[in-house]
Amino acid sequence: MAGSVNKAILIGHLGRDPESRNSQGGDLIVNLSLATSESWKDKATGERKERTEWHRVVIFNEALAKVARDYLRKGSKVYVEGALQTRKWTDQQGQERYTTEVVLQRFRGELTLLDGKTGDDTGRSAPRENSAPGAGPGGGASGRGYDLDDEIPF
Amino acid sequence: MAGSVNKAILIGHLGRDPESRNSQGGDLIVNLSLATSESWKDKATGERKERTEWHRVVIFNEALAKVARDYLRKGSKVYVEGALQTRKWTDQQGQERYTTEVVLQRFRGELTLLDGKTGDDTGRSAPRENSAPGAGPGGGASGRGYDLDDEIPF
Amino acid sequence: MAGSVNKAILIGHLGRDPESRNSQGGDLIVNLSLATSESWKDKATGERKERTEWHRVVIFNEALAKVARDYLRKGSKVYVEGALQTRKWTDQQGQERYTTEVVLQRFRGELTLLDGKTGDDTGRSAPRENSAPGAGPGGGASGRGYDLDDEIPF
Amino acid sequence: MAGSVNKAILIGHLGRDPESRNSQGGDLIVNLSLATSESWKDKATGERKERTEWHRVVIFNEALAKVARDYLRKGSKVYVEGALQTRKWTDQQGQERYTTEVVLQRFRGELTLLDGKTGDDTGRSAPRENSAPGAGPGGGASGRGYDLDDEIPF
DNA sequence: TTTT
DNA sequence: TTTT
Repeated sequence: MAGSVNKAILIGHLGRDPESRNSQGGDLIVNLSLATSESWKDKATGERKERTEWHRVVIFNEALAKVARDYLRKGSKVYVEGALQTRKWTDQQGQERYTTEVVLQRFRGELTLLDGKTGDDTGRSAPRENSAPGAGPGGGASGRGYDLDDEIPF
Repeated sequence: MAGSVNKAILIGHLGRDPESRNSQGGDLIVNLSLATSESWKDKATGERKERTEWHRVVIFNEALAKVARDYLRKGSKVYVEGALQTRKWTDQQGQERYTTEVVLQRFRGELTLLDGKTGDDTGRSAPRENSAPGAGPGGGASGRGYDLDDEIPF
Repeated sequence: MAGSVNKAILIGHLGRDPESRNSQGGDLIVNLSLATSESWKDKATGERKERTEWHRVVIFNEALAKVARDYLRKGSKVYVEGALQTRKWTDQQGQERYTTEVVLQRFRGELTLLDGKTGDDTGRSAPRENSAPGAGPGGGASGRGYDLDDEIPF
Repeated sequence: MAGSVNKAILIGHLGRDPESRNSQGGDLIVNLSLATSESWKDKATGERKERTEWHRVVIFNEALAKVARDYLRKGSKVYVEGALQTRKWTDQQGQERYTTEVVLQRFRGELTLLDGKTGDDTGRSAPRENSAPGAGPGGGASGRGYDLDDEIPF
């Protein structure tokens, strides 16, 4: 038995372009840096205040990783649903460190684009089309190796 | 503008009794250590595997902090809803560290007890009744300083 | 004890302008008609299909009702969080009917505007400024009777 | 593009045993009747009040439908996550009616048992073991046609 | 450190 | 590092 639920639901903007890499097994993994912010008026001073929270999002879900890589960029507004996971690592001083991430595992999680600001736009970020390693002149839609109609959930 | 959402939804068990303290302003703050777990069968080896994730929960919401202090204990099963917040601190070596917590701010968040295992039970943990600092022999319900009917959401 | 959770989370677009009314006690109540849609490719025919779901949202939460009345209009994209509630009513034939709504009760629920398409825009819908019943020529911001800085969460 | 989210999250108790049937295509479909309740103290009268809300849950997700059929019964406490869907039907007077349900589609939704009150217990409800239509003396675990270790997520 |  |  587990009877557990572990779910994070975020809506925010990407602070930079998605970062893609491949696992040792060759699977695509995409990292997002996502900002959420809340603002309020300080009761004491009357000042308007804002707090921005930064979230690390890691996408192992294959279909959603492709969407993120190809259609998101710096500034994109997204809905993300995943699980909280705290990862232990060792820093350069040999000290144990912990990092908490929102993880979209295989066949799990959700990712939905909430604005039209995608990697296909002419924008301040490089287009996502050629961002896949090894995508040469013969690239493009058919070079992706998958059918857009199947893969894009938005 | 914000247009942001920052929400964590957890169902799990407390790994130890809630820890209560007071802010400099005298407000009650309660910390929970909450475990969620998922299990699956390894495709390759056929082994049953389990991964437990530990979450730090911090309750600033006054009514919910009292509920947590008085009615939860080690082993309690709870539903928790809060916001993700990453806090920076400095360790003893003077190094910057980060800790991510699920925070229930004033008037925000939710906490619901999902089993009957509360601090009022005769259990392996000390009853919650006397856990408030300074609660002497004359303590008990009326010593709480609040009306149970008003405060307990479950 | 209850140990219950009843929560609906929706992101979609308004099918028409918000509808405002007042309760017998004078409280503002706002109704939204919200569409969510999902699309997929039919495995058999290869056709692209889409299903739109319409949700009735009822806002009793005072601050959020004002936001909805003043800042949303037909086409606005919103995040809504409320509770499911099924209401019984009697139709003109004297038959019992049931309607399920997503309800934001007093001090409960969430509403976040996800695009810039508000009632202040020059758009196809009438501006929200003067939509409050009885708002005359002397209306406007100060006529609202509340401080925008306090009330608007986005 | 859709950019939609349609999600209901419920924790409550079953009002009766799950009801199983098969689609024309032979797929298992399970219906649950789920109660959530909230209680509060009436400010005016001081009375304690409670409101129970009943939800119709329909499970098309194959693995979760089997879990529901075999492990849930009247009184079981469950976490359910699905999408809101309103279905039109015609009553015996030929009148159009609408019913809103929480639907767990194929490969979608979540279902988690939150207590130990399952169909395997000796309880007031008939055990789920033999509830599948046509399950004869040769039934039981192996007769289920699936591996418990694979199917049961809790 | 929980739970099954 | 985002967004308003």
